[in-house]
Amino acid sequence: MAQSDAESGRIVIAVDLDYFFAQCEEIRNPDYKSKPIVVCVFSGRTETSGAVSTANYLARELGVKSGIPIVNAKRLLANHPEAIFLPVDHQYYETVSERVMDIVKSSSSGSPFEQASIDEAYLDVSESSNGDFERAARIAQDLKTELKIAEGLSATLGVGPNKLIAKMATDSKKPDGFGLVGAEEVRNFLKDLPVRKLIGIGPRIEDKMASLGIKTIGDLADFDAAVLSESFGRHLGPQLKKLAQGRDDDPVTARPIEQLSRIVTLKEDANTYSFQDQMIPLARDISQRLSTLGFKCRSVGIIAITTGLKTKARGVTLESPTDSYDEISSIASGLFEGLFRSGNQRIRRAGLRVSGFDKETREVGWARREEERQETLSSFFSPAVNPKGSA
DNA sequence: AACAAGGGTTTAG
DNA sequence: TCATCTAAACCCTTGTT
Repeated sequence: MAQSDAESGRIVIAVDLDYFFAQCEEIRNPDYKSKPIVVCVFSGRTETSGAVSTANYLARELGVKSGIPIVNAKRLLANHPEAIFLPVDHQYYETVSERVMDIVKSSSSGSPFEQASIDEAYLDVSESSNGDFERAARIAQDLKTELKIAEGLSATLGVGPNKLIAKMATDSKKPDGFGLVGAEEVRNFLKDLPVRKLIGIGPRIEDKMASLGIKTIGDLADFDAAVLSESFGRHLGPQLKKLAQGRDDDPVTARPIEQLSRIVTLKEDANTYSFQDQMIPLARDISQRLSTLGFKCRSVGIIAITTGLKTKARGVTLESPTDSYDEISSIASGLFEGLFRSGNQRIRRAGLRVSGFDKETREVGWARREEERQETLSSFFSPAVNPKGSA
């Protein structure tokens, strides 16, 4: 890249609501604040089947964390009869999130804003802070206070020269914290952290890194680029090294939605498409979301998780984009039939996915780009350019 | 050569 | 043993232009 973070001098604020779903439950019922709260996704197979979505810090201190089986969480809290297990109420969290995001947006009006998830957002305050980290810190602190006053929610805010560092600054100060890492401090901030703390490195990559002798982010920042490309791919290898150096030019900007999906755990494992009825609400929901967004999709796919928890996917690209429930349903049913015909599959979870969105308003532009692409290609292969052809 | 499409993996929250 | 749901980025392979 032509410009480094230091040269471009950005200042980014990361906003991360603390234990969001569980905190939403606490503000709805303040009695919960003194108890371990576990927000669960019940799959409906048995009384306790499913996983923990989020837990408050009282529960976390007792070992309950995101992703663990609900049964295990119950075991961990067996000696805590005051513990509360609640089903996720996505609707409610969404309404709280909308109000929060409005506050975040207006906290530095005019600044580029990006909602990164239901409970995370970024602000690029380079302009509004006049390039001054002190002023940025004040904007962030004021916002933190306002979220507390207006919504009763605690959040952790981070200030940094880019999204990566701002985000990692919050990670180091959770919950109810504030972190600031200036451009000159980035190297020291990162260098001794375990490589697993770098955003984008999960357990798999951590293992591979360990086998290369990479333990800290500093190790990764100095590691041989060619070996990294070889081990992690031509895109990911260089990307990870760059992130380890604290360099991130990803802009703070609204992201277009690229795909929509819904998946459910089946009432019983299936080896035929006998669960059609369970796909109806999913197709209805997806079709409805498409039309709400004004989107039509060019790709329709199915996702299946086998009893061995392997993912299987099948999909097709359509001649003309659709948002129709009937069309999505019938394509999905054909894909499921094909999946079961292709081999003996025992499926635990099944779902639908759509992608390849063309907003109607963008269809003309897309068609024109498509034409241009074809012209470019045909000229590439034309006799004048093709050495063999011109011979 | 560049890109699209299909299917799988990894990560995150 | 038990293992949710949504979405993005990336990987690899194969086919098309």
